[in-house]
Amino acid sequence: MSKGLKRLKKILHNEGLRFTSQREAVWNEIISSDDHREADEIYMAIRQKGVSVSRATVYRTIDVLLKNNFVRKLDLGVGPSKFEHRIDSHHHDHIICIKCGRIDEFVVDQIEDLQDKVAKEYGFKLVRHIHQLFGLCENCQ
Amino acid sequence: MSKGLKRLKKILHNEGLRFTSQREAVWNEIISSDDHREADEIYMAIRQKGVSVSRATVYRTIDVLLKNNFVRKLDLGVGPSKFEHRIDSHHHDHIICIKCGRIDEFVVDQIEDLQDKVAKEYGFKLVRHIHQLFGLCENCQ
DNA sequence: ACTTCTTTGAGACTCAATCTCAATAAGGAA
DNA sequence: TTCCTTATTGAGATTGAGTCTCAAAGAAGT
Repeated sequence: MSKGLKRLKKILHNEGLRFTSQREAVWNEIISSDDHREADEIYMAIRQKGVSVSRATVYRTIDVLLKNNFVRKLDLGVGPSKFEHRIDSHHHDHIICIKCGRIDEFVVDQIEDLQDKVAKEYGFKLVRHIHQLFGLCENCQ
Repeated sequence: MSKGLKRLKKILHNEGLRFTSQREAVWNEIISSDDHREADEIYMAIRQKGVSVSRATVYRTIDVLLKNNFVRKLDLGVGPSKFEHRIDSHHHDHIICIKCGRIDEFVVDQIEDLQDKVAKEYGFKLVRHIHQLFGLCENCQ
């Protein structure tokens, strides 16, 4: 059994959930690509491979993975949310081309530090953040 | 006629749009408060005052104001979008309490600069950005 | 194999937001 | 003021992402 699969079983076990072929399929599909994909794209990709899963199950499984920090949700404010796995991936934010949809990732430690400072200033205990830069990529200007 | 109303007429004229009592009512309602409110709250507030407007018109008018930068849209990723006017208001981002919904505003020039730097690095022409910090405010910890 | 309790799937449902289109009204022309 | 053209409005239908329902299927402990 692959290392990834063991991880999935561990998550499910920790949550008192059952290991099913559908959850396995969703998991496999999500970790098979580094793209930022919509739930429906993931759903279609699984079906393409001949595995039978319902949309509801795809959403439900993504929720489980989200809760356990194995998936990150990307809400671009327009259209459906996108998802990316977080296996072997450090924290990053996104810079998005509003014309072609290209999504790049960036990290600036200094910004992270400044965020913490802001939170402290306002008396907030920081849980998460969204930082998205929208613009035109070099090919779309 | 108030200064604000002149501004609205000017926007509408520039866009080749007509000045209507409904648009005036939406405008007045939006500039009457510094809160972050949903379209439906604005709609209800207008009706409360005895003015007859439809939801569709509220949304449509907000779109016009958005396009002309007199309103800012705030998408919190859950629930309906919120709106705030931008009269006499400089740029700011938001720090949101995930328990009570409190929304505070912050500005850090240094973060703005770093964003520009990131955009440049990736070859993007920056158009706008979303920067939202989510956490627990002092009252909710 | 039995039993219990979770999961699944098809389709109904939710809800914010947008669209439709006939009726209304703005605003320029004269 | 009245006319005329064209934009706007509103009620309700529609869209679309995401969630919910509940009977049938299936996981996993005994």
